[in-house]
Amino acid sequence: MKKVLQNTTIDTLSIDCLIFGFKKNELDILLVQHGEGISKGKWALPGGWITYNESIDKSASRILNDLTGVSNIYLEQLKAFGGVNRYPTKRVITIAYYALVKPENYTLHPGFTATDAKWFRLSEVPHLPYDHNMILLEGVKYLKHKVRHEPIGFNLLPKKFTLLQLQQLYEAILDKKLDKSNFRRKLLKMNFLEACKEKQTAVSHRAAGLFQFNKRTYNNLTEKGFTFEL
Amino acid sequence: MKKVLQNTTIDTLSIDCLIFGFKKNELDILLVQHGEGISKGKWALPGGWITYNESIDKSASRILNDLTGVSNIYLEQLKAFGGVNRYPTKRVITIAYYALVKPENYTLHPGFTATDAKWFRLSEVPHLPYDHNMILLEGVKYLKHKVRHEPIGFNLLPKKFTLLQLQQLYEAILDKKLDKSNFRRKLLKMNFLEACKEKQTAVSHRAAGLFQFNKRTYNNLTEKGFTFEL
DNA sequence: TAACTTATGGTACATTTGACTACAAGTCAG
DNA sequence: CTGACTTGTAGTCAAATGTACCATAAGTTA
Repeated sequence: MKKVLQNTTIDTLSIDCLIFGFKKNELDILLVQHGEGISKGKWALPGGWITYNESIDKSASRILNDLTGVSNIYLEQLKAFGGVNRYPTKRVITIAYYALVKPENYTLHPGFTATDAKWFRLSEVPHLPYDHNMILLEGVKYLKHKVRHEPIGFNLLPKKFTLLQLQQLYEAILDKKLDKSNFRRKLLKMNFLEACKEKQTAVSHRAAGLFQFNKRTYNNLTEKGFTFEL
Repeated sequence: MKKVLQNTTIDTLSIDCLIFGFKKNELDILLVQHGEGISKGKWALPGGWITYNESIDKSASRILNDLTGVSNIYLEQLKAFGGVNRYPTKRVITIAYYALVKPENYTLHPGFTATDAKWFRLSEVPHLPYDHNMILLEGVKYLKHKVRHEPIGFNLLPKKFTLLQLQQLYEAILDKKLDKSNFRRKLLKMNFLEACKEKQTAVSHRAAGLFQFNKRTYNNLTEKGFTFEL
């Protein structure tokens, strides 16, 4: 792991990452244990300082990777938290980022100032330092809203997936049964799924066609006022 | 925190405000003319520096009030913009806030570093400095998204309003014509509008029935998985 | 080969949408 | 008073979409 220590940090501005994992119909959150600083030993959201020569988006990716080893995920900005006393020793404004991933796809490598990194069930999250519990609550609230309006769950599946896998994912998130045939028709008509030429292998029944999510097509659609509803 | 820092600005962190106004069935945006600094003479979003002793929400209100005289409005945070080169002379991250108001309710008093403050039609917004045009676009996009998923905008109308008034509001925000009859049917079926027994007065044509928004009904519906679409 | 599993395509009906029409209710000019 | 004019309100109808099924395809396993 490469660290960019030569870059100066902006010491009033930090990033905190909300990495949600979806596993066994439960939402998990990725926390790290601080190895130094004022909250040494405590579990907290992976976070760190923005540097002068990085966009805030890039800072978020770097910080997450340095602390947990998780890389190559699509982080989106949630919002900034800027209460005067949210940080104990000085004034710090933090920008929260979030992502929803499949925990199995990542092996955690705690690093930099983190001595450990672990998935916590939302119901078992301990008391977190600063305003991290509040940030987490905001993130959960936003996620539940968002999952109903955008195809946010595609990164929980392998790059190439069958329509049934996709359907089961939505059934789990929305907590209701969907009709296979109608689900298929509806999703395909939206035009942001493209059929790979391949088929499923190693299954003991007829192999299903594999599809992948085309983000470019999806973005085109959203610009034209398309809305995603299931 | 040191006393000397109390009113000092955090010079890497600014606020920019997107104040949308709904007037004559058009969406306007509030801009100020810079009286000093590197973009003197140019029109831009009302913006300024965060200080050490204020929450970012409070900073936003103060800045808006200082520059335009507009106070007591509910500002919501949009998001932070943190590209490395968004500001020409140094690294500045800005947090954008927005609000949707009735311009008639406010008299503009340009002040502080602003020599003028004026409402611009969205279609007549000039080229703005920094990344302000992009911020504005993001704001409009968010507003359009939001208005389709939540019944916002009711605060722009009198407590009791006609369906045509409501329709014109939506036409302005979505920037498209809607069919009167269909709009009526659709909104009424959603069951969160309740008819007052009263009718419009002082109009030189047939008086329309007055309605009001019932937030309690609306909340009940959302809990049962209801979605708001136009 | 028969039995079984999942994939995929279709059908029939109900509901919703969108464009348009008709008529109601009130104002205003003459 | 009358007829032109404005906006409100209700309805029609065809097209699009959603929903609950059914039928057949394609492969596996015993």
